[in-house]
Amino acid sequence: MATLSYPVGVSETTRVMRSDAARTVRAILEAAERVLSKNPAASMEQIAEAAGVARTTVHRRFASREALVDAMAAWATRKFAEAVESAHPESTPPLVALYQVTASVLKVKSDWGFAMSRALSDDPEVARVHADVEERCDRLFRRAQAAGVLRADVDTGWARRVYYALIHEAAQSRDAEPDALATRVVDTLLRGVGTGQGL
Amino acid sequence: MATLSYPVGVSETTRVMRSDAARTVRAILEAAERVLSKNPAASMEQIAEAAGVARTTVHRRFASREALVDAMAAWATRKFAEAVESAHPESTPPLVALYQVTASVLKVKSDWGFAMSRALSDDPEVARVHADVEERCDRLFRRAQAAGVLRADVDTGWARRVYYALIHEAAQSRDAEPDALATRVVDTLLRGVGTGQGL
DNA sequence: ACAACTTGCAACACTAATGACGCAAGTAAT
DNA sequence: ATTACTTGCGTCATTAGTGTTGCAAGTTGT
Repeated sequence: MATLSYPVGVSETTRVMRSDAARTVRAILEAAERVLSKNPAASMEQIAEAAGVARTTVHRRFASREALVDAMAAWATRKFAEAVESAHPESTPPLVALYQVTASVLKVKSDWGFAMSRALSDDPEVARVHADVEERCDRLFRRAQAAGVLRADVDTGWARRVYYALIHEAAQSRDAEPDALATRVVDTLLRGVGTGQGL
Repeated sequence: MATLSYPVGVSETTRVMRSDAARTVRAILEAAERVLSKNPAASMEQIAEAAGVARTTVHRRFASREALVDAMAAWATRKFAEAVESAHPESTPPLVALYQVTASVLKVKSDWGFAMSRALSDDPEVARVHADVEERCDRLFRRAQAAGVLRADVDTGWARRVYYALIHEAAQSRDAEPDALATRVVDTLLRGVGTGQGL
């Protein structure tokens, strides 16, 4: 049984957390992202070491490995939603929104790639936010279709999956600057890599 | 130490393998693909159960978990190379070759998705074959550029990564028929999902 | 029929990882 | 300064997974 002496996780309580404890939680989350993105099977020991804390401290803050990964997913999901939100995808022309969203999401994705891949969390709140973003994406694509930017004969679901895949691919390039990547993603999404000859 | 009473793996010996043993090896490889593609951290026990054999039998045939995964990678890599080969990508017009290769690879990928994702094997033979296929892909793309099918201003490396990503994405759709998927992949790769308006 | 081979089963040893606990030392907030 | 909180360290228990071995029973090929 998990009987801990004080609260566990990030937002599981309304209690105020002492600043040093909050720093530790943050350090663990960031270290976990760094370590797990390189090796998803890494041990708690390795994560603790990367965070510069003792393994027991990790267990004090997160009741189990699963709880830690869930907290990462929740954290990254919030960042993700914020990124989409900050791009105002509903109130700008579709093409502009596409660039903005792409650039914002790429930033988050390069920092929280592992956590974001764990989107299928059992936390209903996380699932809700992801469904919400997906819905937003579909709305944006439908607006783009209406504006004649997106072809009307392509399935919106397929378009979204291609979009996600391109973002994922672009996020692997850790070197290039974000704006160039966003441009490349949107360009490839809309025009592909062909000339249009011979079709 | 691994001191087994008889040969381990698939092609690690020239000795003739009894037919029932060969069947078992095949069953294990296929079961491992099925199980590991759903859960990469699945235990040998689960793999054995899915293969309908005892766990000890798996260990008799594959000295370690690593050896099993390596054998899967080798097996899938052979299938992969055969698929590319059968499409004759060098001797047909680039556009035709693109369709043929896509369709062939999609078939293999839907059956050996996990094993193929383990492309980065330490087996030099596997690495060689993958590098070979990559080289073939680049050659095909350069021929396509020369033929005016592919834009000259896109990086060949990026085009290949997009191509791989689209194939990966299409392979997730287990329902649709392979030819339709191949068409969709090539279409999206060359034309994207945009109309070309507003760029 | 016979020899060689293969499998399942039961048992075993070993390892790595997880999680819990108490205590001493240190830090934050009042 | 005092109180409450937090951390590191050492330690322990438990579990799950891995890999090995011997043997009886069954199968394959000749």
